[in-house]
Amino acid sequence: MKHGYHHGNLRQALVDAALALIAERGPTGFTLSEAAKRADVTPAAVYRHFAGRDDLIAEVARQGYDIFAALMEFAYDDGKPTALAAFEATGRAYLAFARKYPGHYMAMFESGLSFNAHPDLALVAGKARAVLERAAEKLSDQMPPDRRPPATMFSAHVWAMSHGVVELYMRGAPGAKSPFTPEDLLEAGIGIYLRGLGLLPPDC
Amino acid sequence: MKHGYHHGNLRQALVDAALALIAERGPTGFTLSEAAKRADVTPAAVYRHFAGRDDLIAEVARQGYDIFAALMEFAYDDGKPTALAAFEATGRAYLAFARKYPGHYMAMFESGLSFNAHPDLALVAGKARAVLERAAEKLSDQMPPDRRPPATMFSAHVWAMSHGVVELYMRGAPGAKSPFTPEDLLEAGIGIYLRGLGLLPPDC
DNA sequence: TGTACATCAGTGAACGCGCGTTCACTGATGTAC
DNA sequence: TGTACATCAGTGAACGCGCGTTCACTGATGTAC
Repeated sequence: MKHGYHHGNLRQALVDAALALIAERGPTGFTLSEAAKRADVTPAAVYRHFAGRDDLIAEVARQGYDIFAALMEFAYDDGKPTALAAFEATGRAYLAFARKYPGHYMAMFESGLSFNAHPDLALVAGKARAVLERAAEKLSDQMPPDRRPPATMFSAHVWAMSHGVVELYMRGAPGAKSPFTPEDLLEAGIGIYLRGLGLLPPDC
Repeated sequence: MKHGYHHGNLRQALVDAALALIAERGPTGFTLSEAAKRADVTPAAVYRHFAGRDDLIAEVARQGYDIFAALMEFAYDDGKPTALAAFEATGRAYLAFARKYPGHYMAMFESGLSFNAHPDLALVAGKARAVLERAAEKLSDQMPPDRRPPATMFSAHVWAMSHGVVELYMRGAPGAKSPFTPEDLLEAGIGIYLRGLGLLPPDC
């Protein structure tokens, strides 16, 4: 296992260490030095693989967006079996991602790193967003064209509610304790919302 | 203006400096030393008024919850003119608060400070939450009792969507650019949601 | 297979910095007489 | 009104710490002959 002097795959080991640290302490509590320590390596060694602290966080976020986009794509499954069911599946997938990959999630949405400074990040993030908007678009086709809201808008609504549920109810968050699991909360919320769009029967 | 050796109201001046700093750099980018510098005072002077860094942030959050609760109370206006209109007003007030008091908002929801360590904070936060839940409860009375969701649940839905809109669309946030203002986005989202609950006519 | 050598991943010491916190102090303020 | 004194808000120097980053180096690895 020990490769001795050379590590073998230090780059990914550093990313993994960063992930664990970010999940534990948040993106700003993360330090390059401690990530290095966890990978059994001198802080200076990090600079063989990354331009610096920010670059390491950015790589974590980049990998996060990759996983996120893939997960969403998989959950959406090209709109099968129905546009509606597929849309709801992306909602569940969002929460599942936040739960399973907290380090990635925080690096992506809570690290405050600039998309201007990391154009590659903007690219892969856009790809992820595109999946959600495609799902919304397809669902939007089922509504009477005269009164349906723009697909980007209700994609934004669902994303906002999902993110809000993660931040307020999935973390041990301030003052927003709730007797419901985040999963139930989001599922019910999206259900009510879709009913409001006339995509679900008014009873059920 | 200059009181010379004695400051006059250093305690609040420190809170104000902290507010500005937190709004600029986030709660974790905030430092006690710089807050002191902005109040034209030695870092050591802070300890005459606060137990330390955390205590200062907690005070900022506490004042935030006070303002927040008052604003919500005012917007709700005891359910006038109608339970529905009052409920929608609290949604708008939420966003207005986040926009007008970004430092408070971040200290409250993004600083990650523990409610166990600051029981007084939990108290005042609970008071704020209670306003929203009361509004939801009153609205809930208008629904057929057999199929209405618990009031705490749809209060949570609206809170989650509001928070999500703030985090994703009101800050310069990652990958979630949108052609709509946060205000329009939230207003439309809550509207659709309430329609889903049968509280608004299906057209309009 | 064995030797010489280039590559380059990781070392270890050092740097300057700003942080939160402590401490003995000082001097402005306000009160008692 | 004037003087003596207690209070206590703020000073300034110092602390130990961990941070991100740099640098000359070393020694393991892999290739050429």
